[in-house]
Amino acid sequence: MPVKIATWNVNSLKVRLPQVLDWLATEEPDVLALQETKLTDDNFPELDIQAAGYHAVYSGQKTYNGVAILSRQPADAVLRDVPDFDDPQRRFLAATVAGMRVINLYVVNGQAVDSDKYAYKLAWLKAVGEHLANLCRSSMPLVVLGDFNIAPKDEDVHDPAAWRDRILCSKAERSALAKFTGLGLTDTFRLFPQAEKSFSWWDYRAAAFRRNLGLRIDLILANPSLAAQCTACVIDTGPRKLERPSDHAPVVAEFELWERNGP
DNA sequence: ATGGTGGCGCGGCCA
Repeated sequence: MPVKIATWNVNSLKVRLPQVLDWLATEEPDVLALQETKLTDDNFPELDIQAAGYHAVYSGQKTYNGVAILSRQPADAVLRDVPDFDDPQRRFLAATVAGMRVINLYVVNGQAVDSDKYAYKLAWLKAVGEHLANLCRSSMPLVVLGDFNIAPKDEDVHDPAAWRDRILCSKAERSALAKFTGLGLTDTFRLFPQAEKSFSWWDYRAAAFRRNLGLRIDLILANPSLAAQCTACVIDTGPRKLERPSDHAPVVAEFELWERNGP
């Protein structure tokens, strides 16, 4: 039976809640990882999410950041902090859903390569990578998804020359992401033929979406046991076309899960 | 054009 796992940076769940509820009703994902909810936990719209038929776990803060995992099946073993990394910013949320470990990341943006925020980004990625290295010792199905704020390769950038060595594209950021994939975590989008200039984020400014001046920075990574069962990964640009959209589009991966004994 | 737009929250930060 197919399983749909999705990620969406909503840039304020308060503003985007109607779009999220519509999207859940239409797409019926089994898991939806949200980033930039920008809500404290006491303001999380739990009742609306429950009414839509989803469980929710979340780790929020005011104004910035905030992550959540919505799921058809209940989530347990919830982890809200990057292990061994002191971080007041709510960017990490892990939970187990129906036997699958789900790691939802809102990776630090980094602002500029010479900034303190960039150093924080690299330190954050290193700490997350160490946690993933531990998880990858297990054969349990593992999906690592979210807003990575890194375009993996030049093919994920509308104008690679203009973006070279800038944040989201710098060598150190791509190297940090390569450490994730080096653990055996596969970028599921690239398991399949895709249109050229496929992006998941477009700046609000300069009519970037209309001109398709974007980057692919929202990713769904899967460990070997799960990647072997991946049947599709697509970017849904539909919500980006709506009135008052997020600057990110949802990304959806499908898996044809077979029984533990094999296909 | 070193800008542009959007969210939060009401001045300025962040993306």
